[in-house]
Amino acid sequence: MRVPRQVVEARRSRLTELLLERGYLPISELCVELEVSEATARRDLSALESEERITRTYGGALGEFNANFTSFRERLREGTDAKGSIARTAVSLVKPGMRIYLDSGTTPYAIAQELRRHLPEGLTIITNNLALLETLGSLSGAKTILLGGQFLERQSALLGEEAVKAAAEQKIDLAFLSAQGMTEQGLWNSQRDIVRLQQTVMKRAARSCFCLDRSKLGCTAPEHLTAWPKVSTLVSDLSLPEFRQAGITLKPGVLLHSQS
Amino acid sequence: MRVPRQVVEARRSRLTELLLERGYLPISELCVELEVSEATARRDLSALESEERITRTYGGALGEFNANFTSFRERLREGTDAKGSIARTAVSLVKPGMRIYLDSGTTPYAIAQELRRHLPEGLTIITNNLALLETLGSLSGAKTILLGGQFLERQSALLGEEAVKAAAEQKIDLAFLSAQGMTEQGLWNSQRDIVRLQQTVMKRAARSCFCLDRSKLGCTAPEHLTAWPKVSTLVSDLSLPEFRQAGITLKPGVLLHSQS
DNA sequence: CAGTAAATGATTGACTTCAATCATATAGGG
DNA sequence: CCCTATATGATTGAAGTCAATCATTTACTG
Repeated sequence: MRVPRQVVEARRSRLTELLLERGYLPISELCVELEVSEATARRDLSALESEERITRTYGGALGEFNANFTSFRERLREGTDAKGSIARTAVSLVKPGMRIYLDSGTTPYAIAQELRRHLPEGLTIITNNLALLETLGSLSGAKTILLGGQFLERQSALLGEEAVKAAAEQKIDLAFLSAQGMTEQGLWNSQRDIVRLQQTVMKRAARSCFCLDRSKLGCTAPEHLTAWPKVSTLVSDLSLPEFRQAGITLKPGVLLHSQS
Repeated sequence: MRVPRQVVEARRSRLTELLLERGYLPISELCVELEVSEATARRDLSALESEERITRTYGGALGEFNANFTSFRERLREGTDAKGSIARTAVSLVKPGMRIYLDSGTTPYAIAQELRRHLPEGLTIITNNLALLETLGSLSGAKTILLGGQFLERQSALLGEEAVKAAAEQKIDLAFLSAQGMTEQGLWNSQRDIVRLQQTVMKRAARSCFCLDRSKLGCTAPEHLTAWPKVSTLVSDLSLPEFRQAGITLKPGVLLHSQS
């Protein structure tokens, strides 16, 4: 029996809401909840899936918030090897009891995953990134602090004046930072807000460790983050000669070369 | 062919990691990823499920982060009706362009869901709660600010000194707050950190609106939040006579009674 | 080093899910 | 007010999933 269009739309909205609330629901429960037959539930799911408002699975469906968070995670899968070895090298710098900062980005995320495996005791982890918080927040034995600020969904991170202020009040032993590109002139990043936050973190941190894989060499970006003399530690899968070839001279002891 | 115990454990850890990364994976993909037969994949899933490290579904499995977030959401389902009507009444106070604060808790969460439906333009939403951020962060036309602080997984919220400081710097037009209990003496809450943050928000907010359903009447909690004279607005499904009967006298105009 | 317990892959039959098809009722357009 | 396009539920056969069982290999224990 045909039903008004608005009823259909309302039901489908309710369905997306339900999935947003519950994360996952099997079809059988959807039928009960929406009081429709299995056939209609399936039809709704197909429709919502083609609108990309939900994700179907065999036997049920997922709310789209999953996709939001996974979309960020998907990016990690590119160049996993280099990032993994960079992460392992980076984590070796972390000692028990430290207060460390983790930047937003895929390399810091790899570091976080590495930390999950080898967690020094009594760590305080400071970040502005929500995906990191999610991976690290549940760890027992570590305290996790999130900088406040305006939420930017695309980066899944917090930025802006509040974030800078919050960072300025933190004591940091070791900061892991990333960047979009590196050239002769130094390091570059895409957004002004990000750079401002990073510069604040660098000031507050006893040691700043930049983590950059080879894909960043020669890349530039709109905002200048820092010049090479100010970089005290750099972890990369690139070797010293490779840097020199690109016109970048690093002071001895700055580069930690990670074997991949 | 029997395999060392540590190999099994490693594979299962990898499986949980995978699910954490991808959110959901069907069994067929798990087999490929882990390079085991379907039977073994199923056995791993059973094991991990009984350890409550993942959630199985028909045809696949979900990473536990889903459960973390949903567990919070599950709580909303208790007393939905009262909370929904409270939320509707509360949202009617919100005008375009306002800077509003949303507390941590199930009632503010209901308000957030209501806001998703009827969103005044140009809103700035400030909160310390991650579940709220997740529901509201993706809204276009609203700016979302998260207070920083130490992450407490159980509440999925940020608290502590940093949060209080961050709150102290915010300009807030209207704050929606919740509490664990209300008695003759005023409002009560469970944790010192929460109360300190709420008190700071109250000081910064031009108007503080407490949202409490009837289940809170007569309940007490370890920490005293505020006395009645300081409560300027109260939204509840309880009526004025019901408050009077409990020994609570409200100044006229304070109570907004929400019909359920 | 021998015996046992544990892990694996293959197979099987019961059960579930899925897309397609069909009949029916009714909303919406002319 | 009539007609048509659309939404719905029921049915069905194909495909997929699941738990249990079994044989085999091999890690662990004494």
